[in-house]
Amino acid sequence: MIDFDKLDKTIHERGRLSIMTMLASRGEWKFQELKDHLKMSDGNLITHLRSLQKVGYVSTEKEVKGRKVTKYLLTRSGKKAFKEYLRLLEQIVMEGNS
Amino acid sequence: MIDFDKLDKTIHERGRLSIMTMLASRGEWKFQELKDHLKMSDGNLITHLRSLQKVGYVSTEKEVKGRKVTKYLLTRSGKKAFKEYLRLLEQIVMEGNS
DNA sequence: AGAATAACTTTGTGATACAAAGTTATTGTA
DNA sequence: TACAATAACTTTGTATCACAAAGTTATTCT
Repeated sequence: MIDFDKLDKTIHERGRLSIMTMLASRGEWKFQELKDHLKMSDGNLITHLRSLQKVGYVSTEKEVKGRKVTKYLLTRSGKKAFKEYLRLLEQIVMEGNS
Repeated sequence: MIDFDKLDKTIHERGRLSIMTMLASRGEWKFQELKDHLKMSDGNLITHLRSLQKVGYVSTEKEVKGRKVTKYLLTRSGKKAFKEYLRLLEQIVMEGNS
């Protein structure tokens, strides 16, 4: 049986899952890009980003030249955690399709 | 891009996801079996089962002969919803592995 | 009759998702 | 140089929800 306790709770929440999926599929995303794609309020978005930063899955890069812009990206540990999370999803899909 | 709004919230919660996965992989489960496998308190378990019943994903069968026993199973609509949910999981896995 | 068990219900608490409005710093524009 | 606008926040409030723990009811075994 699948060990659902291992299903990372921080990643599993819908909003954060969508963020993690975006960050995993492409290196960097600006705050505004994330906001546009995910249609979240900026308060909500940044709260989720903060949660992900707090557990060390996400880091930021400030763009110095030009407009004030913050870019978000996965850390090494974020990539690892997400990979592990996906492994569990695959198990669920397999189990569910059996 | 994946439409995360379509990710069924009732199913997505960890506890209920584990229930749905069990019910999908085998026809019927007794309350006690679910409880043993999932290691939930019975109060918690039944609350989740109630949520799933409320949206029409799960139904029950009472066993008349022998000890008082309730069995839980997916409804047609529950199977359909779960299938759709799995389709989204697959998309996420694919997107995440790209 | 009394203990045990299944399947609940009820209650309380703590966490959290989310929206909305306010804040700060920086940058284009009149 | 003032001021409007924008990015990226912070703060606050609310409503939902997961979960545990304890209590309830009905049935069955001894």
